[in-house]
Amino acid sequence: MAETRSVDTRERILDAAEKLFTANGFDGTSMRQITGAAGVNLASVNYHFGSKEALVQEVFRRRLAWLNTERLRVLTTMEQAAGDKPLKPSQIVEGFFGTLLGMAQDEARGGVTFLRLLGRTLTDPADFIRTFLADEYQEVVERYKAALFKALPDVPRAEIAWRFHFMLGATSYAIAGTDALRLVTDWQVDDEDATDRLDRLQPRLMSFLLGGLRAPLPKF
Amino acid sequence: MAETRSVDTRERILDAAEKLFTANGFDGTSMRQITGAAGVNLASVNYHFGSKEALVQEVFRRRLAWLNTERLRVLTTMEQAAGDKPLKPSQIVEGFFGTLLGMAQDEARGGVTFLRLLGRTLTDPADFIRTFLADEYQEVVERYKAALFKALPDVPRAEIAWRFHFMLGATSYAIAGTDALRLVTDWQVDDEDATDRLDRLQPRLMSFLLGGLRAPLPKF
DNA sequence: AATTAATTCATACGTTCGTTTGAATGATAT
DNA sequence: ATATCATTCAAACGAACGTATGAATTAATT
Repeated sequence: MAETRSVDTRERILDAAEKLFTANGFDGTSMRQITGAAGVNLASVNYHFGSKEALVQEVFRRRLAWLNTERLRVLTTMEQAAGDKPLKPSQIVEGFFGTLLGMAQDEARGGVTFLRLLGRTLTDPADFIRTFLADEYQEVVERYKAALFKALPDVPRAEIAWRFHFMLGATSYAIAGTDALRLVTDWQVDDEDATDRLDRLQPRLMSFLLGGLRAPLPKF
Repeated sequence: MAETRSVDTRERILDAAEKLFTANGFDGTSMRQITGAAGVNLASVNYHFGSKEALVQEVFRRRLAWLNTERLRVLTTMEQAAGDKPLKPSQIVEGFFGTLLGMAQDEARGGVTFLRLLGRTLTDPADFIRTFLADEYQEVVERYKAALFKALPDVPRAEIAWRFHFMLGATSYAIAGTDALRLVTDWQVDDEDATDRLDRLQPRLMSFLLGGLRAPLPKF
């Protein structure tokens, strides 16, 4: 086997595809752009991945495998430390969304590029992407939701589920739109540089999420 | 002028395009699908709108014109009623996001279909869409942001801007993903039917948004 | 009724898309 | 060194795309 060659090609393709998908979307990125940017032959994608659709899935699988494992590890560790006691909501939120935001600083795990891609893709219209992502997320979301149910026994479960949903939205959007819809934040934060902005995003978002999670229940 | 014919054709195209864009995205929707669903000739789109890109913009302009006017009207009315006093944050949030969510019930203004399209499109990668949307939103966002600054004079402006951003995200996502990433809510809310769910979304979301907006400030 | 203008129509153009093919090249193993 | 296998490569495929064209049709104007 000619291992070094093919592994290189695979990863070069995945890296190039990740960047281009983030910048131009799936439909907006052609195989020729990807292979061109990766410096490999056009036919390589179909040889290594089978199809463009399969490439898209592999771009996500590569990153989500780690993210999901890490999220489960963090939750399990916290639950073991807590024994029978329920976790604090802030712990759970921090475990789920903090792990995600941590990837932004980790260039080897995709960094901001992948986060932006993920945030945007959660609302992608293409069926095969949504079902794929739902499958990948399912176990982790269930575990964290269960933890929240236990942590907030007096709050109706439907309410918690919805607020989880809202938290996901605020987070995805905060990441995906960091320089997308800058209009909201543009003139107020230009005293901070780009890296500073990202460092400060996490505590800011966490405060917001926790405030929303613990808000008074709506009166119907 | 053959007015009735062309007006019909224009609106049939816009309606069909709105639905198809929502279901399949912009790149995922072809001119032939649009004209086919609208029951008009393929060349009609280029005749009436000039290009596919221009059609996309018109799909939004048609709805956003009303939404923006209404948002400004609501804000102005509230400010006049308040005189010199600052508005309550809940009023401002209700004015901005309540107006939006109200469109869901208004089929003549696009209903849920347009809301879903709008929510998803705020993070669309295509440049011409983002700049177009930013232009359309600019004035309204500025006015509401200013109202929030006045309502929360002790909160740093950067913080308010960010939380506005987060609120936009939670809302967009709540709308766009209502049946997209159902995995979060699926098993907890199936006791409610579809219309019921949408009626209840608004108070639920408002509680969440206000909780987030008024959350304790993060400690850096 | 005749003329003009606006709209609709069938059809075709050139481009780009994802994918396939079969030969060339490289590395591994006997 | 030779045979075997995996990988790369240049080239081409048919399909689908957005757009343009010029004739046919319909409505409005005189």
